[in-house]
Amino acid sequence: MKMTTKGRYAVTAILDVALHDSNGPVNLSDISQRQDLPLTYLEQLFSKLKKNHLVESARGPGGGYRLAQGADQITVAKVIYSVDEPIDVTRCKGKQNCQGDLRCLTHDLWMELNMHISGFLNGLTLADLINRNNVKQVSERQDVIMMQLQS
Amino acid sequence: MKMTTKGRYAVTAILDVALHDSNGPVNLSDISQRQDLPLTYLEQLFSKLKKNHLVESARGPGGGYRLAQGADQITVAKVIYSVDEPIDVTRCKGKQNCQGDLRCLTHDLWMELNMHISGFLNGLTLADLINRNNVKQVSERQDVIMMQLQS
DNA sequence: ATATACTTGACTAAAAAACTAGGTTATGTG
DNA sequence: CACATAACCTAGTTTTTTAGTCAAGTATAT
Repeated sequence: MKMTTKGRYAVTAILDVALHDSNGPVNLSDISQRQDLPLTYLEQLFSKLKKNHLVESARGPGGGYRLAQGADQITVAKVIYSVDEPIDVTRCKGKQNCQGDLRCLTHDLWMELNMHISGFLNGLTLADLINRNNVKQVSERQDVIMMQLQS
Repeated sequence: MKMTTKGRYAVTAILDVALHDSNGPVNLSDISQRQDLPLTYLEQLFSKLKKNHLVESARGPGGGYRLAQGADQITVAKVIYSVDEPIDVTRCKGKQNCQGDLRCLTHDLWMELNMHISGFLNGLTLADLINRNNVKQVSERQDVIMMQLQS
């Protein structure tokens, strides 16, 4: 399956935007510091997130990114799909040509697993995550550390 | 996530054993032909399946592998776990040290996804698969082709 | 003007996955 | 007993993917 650091980073980063964009656009350096992710890598990821209309950007001083849709409209699945190849556990990418030009013995099993995972990730939005206690706690911790670094 | 060809091959191959071991041990060359998987790679996989007591082996002519437990006792999860590292979608392997020595913002999300996938795969046995129509159909097709090749 | 910050695309090092090679050992059969 | 068969074992090698860097831009607020 396609479930890599890239997708994880993207979800973490866009969640960071969702948590902070009430004070205007969030810039990548801040995200990089807060979430401990490489800045240049984030640039790549946000380029894709923007192409997929999940974030919008503002250039220049005070610029950065904000959500292009409501946090309750952006699902975790969309974010992962934006930066990674579609999540897929089959050998044939769903084309049913896993054995010669026919379905292999376990084709349907992997398809089912795909659906299962997608179902879970489709049902989960950034708004859901923001409301979770564990996310709130970690986010507050990170904000405190940022304040200390800047003073 | 750790969901690779290796795990897929292993499930396909052991399912092949489950489907055919009523006529005595199933040898790897046959599996290799029927499922179109590299023989030497299968050897590696079955070595692990045996270590994990999912199959037992018989050497010499007429030898091969058969299930070491009932098909209703062997879950897809067990098979995958046997040949691959544990399925895990977190950055920290569940150790909560994804950011410095603390939990990252999305730690709990990935843990939850882990549970979800494991739950699905734990609830599915080889016996379940054998009873599926799509598996029966593909298996019959494969058997016919094997007969043709041998004649 | 100038500093800030986004944009783009090519490039690379490192790790993991997939697969191969070449043997050794056990065992049923004639 | 010889010999064919098939499991077993240990190292490789090759390929692919991933994660991340670098460099050279462009746009914009102040």
